[in-house]
Amino acid sequence: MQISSRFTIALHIFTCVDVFKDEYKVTSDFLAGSINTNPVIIRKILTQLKKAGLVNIARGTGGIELTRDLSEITFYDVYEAIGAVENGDLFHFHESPNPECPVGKNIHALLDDKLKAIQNAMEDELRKYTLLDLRGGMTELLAKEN
Amino acid sequence: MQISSRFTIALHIFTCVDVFKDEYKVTSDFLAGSINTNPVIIRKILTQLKKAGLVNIARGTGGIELTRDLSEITFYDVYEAIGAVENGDLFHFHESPNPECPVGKNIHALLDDKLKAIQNAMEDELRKYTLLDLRGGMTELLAKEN
DNA sequence: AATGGCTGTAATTTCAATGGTTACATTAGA
DNA sequence: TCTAATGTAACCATTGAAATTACAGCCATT
Repeated sequence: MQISSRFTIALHIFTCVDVFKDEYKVTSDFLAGSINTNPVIIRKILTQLKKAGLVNIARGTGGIELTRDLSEITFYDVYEAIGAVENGDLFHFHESPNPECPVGKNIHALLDDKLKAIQNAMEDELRKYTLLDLRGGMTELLAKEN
Repeated sequence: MQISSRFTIALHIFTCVDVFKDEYKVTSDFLAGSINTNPVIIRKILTQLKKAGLVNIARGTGGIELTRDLSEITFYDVYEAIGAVENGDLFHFHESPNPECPVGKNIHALLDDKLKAIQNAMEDELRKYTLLDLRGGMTELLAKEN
């Protein structure tokens, strides 16, 4: 399985907002064009980002603005806003191991902390990257083109 | 999304084999009983573990044996054997960003290395745990029960 | 060499999640 | 009021996970 593309789409959205905000009106249609998907998909993701308090969205007139500085929004914030992982658990544990089996009874106690540690390693890395890194990286790439 | 329960099932299988190998004949039916699933699910997973070279399986008579020492099989080996992640990519990237958009054209170059780093952080942690840790942990838990 | 118990695997079903799409009500600025 | 947005419900197609049935193939034991 894979983490939903909603995550990379959200990062794409933030990058577009940053790059184009002075030049264009960045609407869900505009974003759908860059990302090559349906505007409704974009709106659903934006709704999630809004609920997580990462952006404000102007109804009627359109327009997206961040609620914090670029450096204050990490990949982890986006990952969480998007609900990238069900129930907050990266690993799907088999539902009902047999409690009458010595191993079945104890398998959760055996594995849970290890699985958490593995997930934490990933999420800690997610916290290392911010939207400011995206601006920096994109500015560099665009400069290289010319 | 979540990583398939085939991963935790595989770890459960290894633990059972280790705990019960002298006491019972550990067949796919036996394992299905402890894990509380269908024997065919177990066999499919065992087939994957065999293809990855982690176990040998005796046809006809039944029986599972590891090809290496417990300390030489890591969680990562199991994760990989199971094909826990499609194409080896943890993150599903949106398929076709618009190449005519400056952001769309460069979004992969911008994100790919960061996504890889995040996935690597998780996989490196996976490599830290071995089946020997499972034996140790389970022995401890079983001792506590008495 | 026949049998019984096990593995290997194909085929099918159910279920849930993703991603896409249409349609329309709601909003707010011009 | 008109226009261009967003918000959201409803629906569909596709995919993958997990479960299940069925049966062929294998092999130690008798």
